[in-house]
Amino acid sequence: MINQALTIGRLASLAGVNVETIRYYQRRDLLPEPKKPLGSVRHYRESDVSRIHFIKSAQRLGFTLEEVALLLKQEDGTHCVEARKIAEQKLASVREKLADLKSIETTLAELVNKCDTSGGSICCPLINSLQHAPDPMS
Amino acid sequence: MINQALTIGRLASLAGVNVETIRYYQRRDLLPEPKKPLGSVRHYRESDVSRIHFIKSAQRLGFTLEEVALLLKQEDGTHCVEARKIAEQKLASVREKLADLKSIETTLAELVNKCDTSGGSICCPLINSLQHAPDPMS
DNA sequence: ATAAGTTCTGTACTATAGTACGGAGTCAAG
DNA sequence: CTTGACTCCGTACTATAGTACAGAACTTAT
Repeated sequence: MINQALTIGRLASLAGVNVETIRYYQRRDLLPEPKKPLGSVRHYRESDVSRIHFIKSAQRLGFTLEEVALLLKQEDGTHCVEARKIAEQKLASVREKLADLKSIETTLAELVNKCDTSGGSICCPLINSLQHAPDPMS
Repeated sequence: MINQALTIGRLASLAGVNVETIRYYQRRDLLPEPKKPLGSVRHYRESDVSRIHFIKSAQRLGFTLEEVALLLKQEDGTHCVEARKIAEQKLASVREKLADLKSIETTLAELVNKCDTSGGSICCPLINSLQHAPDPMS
């Protein structure tokens, strides 16, 4: 090739994922599979790197690949209202998760602190509290 | 039975999980399996309800059952230092998740807002931004 | 030009977290 | 004292998100 073409392997290492993961995303229609020039290998675009990054970010926040697919499907620009709906739903769920995490953070911080100030001698109550504390999530 | 004994089915509905899930947690040593009185059925304690709630809370925050098991294993009270270490690790990871979520929340809120004020006509840029935005997680 | 490294394709396997099911035993209500 | 619901136990199946691998084709470095 003329100049370092973006093959699947290069795309994978640029995006920080496994080659097999890219193929998997293609099977799941999360990533377009470029046409294969007969008797050659596929070439990818820079934007595929961004897309993989986007997928990975969304996943880290607990969104499933199916949800990511929904969002990405709006890409053609003909479903603005739906795209906004999905974004709003995601915002709401992100805010829920934030609230949950904050309450857990408080609980954990308190317990670790209690443990610290007692020199470790009341660590067992730590575990106890975790088990008997009202569920901050339900 | 004398008075509404806590059988596995009742425990399940009290805790809001499937009976099979309880058996599964027992197999994974997340929940003790009470001895079975010969020729009868197992009886559970109130505290098992709390424990299931605890497991479910932890899971909702992205902790795996293996991590939950680690924490619960300290219950005997003889591993205070380890319990504290685990709690501190969890606190750190909770704080990371919090930061990630906050940055995503900002991004999403901005995008939805942009979309709102333009009456939906620039929703496609919403999707575009999501795809080309720097990954807030990496 | 030949060997080593990639890509391609399809299929199979893995881990996590359950869920479902069959058949036998047990309980509780009429 | 029987009938229907629940429990027990083991095994098998499901979904999600990949990973691994075999064998052939293609590319690249020497």
